[in-house]
Amino acid sequence: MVFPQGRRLDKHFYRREDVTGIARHLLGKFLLTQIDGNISGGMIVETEAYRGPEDKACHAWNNKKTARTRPMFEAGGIAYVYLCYGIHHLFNVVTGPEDSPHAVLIRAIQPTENTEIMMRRRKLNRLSAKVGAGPGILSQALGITTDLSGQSLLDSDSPIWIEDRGIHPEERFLSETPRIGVDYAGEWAQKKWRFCIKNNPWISKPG
DNA sequence: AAGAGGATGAACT
DNA sequence: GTTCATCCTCTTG
Repeated sequence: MVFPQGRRLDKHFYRREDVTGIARHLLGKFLLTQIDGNISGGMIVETEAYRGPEDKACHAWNNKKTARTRPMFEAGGIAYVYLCYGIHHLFNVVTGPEDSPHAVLIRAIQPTENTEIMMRRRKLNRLSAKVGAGPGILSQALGITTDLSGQSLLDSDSPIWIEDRGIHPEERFLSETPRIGVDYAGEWAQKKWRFCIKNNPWISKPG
């Protein structure tokens, strides 16, 4: 399948307050990186919304501002990347206006662009869901590390960005389930803020 | 200065 | 289903 070159999402997309809406609308968009001249990436098929100070599962819960979480408090349209379990680099899109620390975790992509280089980064010799189904492994496939935390997704020379290529999945093809790995967050763990393209084989877990 | 815990993934059985 | 690799960040003292 060949997709036309898309339109890079602009600040108006990211800076709305409605982080769950943004998380939905990111499904079907294309996450791309350009590293050493090589563009690679794929279609976003799974996301999670994290809603600012009131959401106990969010790193910015209670307006906790530290060196790590600082990018979340900036205006939307930048990356928030952090290290999880000492191993995994997890990529989030910061959304909302300045001082409204919402973010969307990208949990899975369907690889489309330069799949060979992503397979190489993942040390795989066949194209499969092991390339991009999971927040840690998609970062590895795309070459995303914490060095990119705070990086703008908007600048025309940015090494990481998200494109609209004209794919807009209908509501009835989307599923809403609880977020993964946030059991500690009490009632907030039950919010159905994980969004997937239904029955998509490239997502990290059924749902 | 030290210790606990974490928005995971892989390799097992 | 289980275990565990691995290390940064934050809190406490």
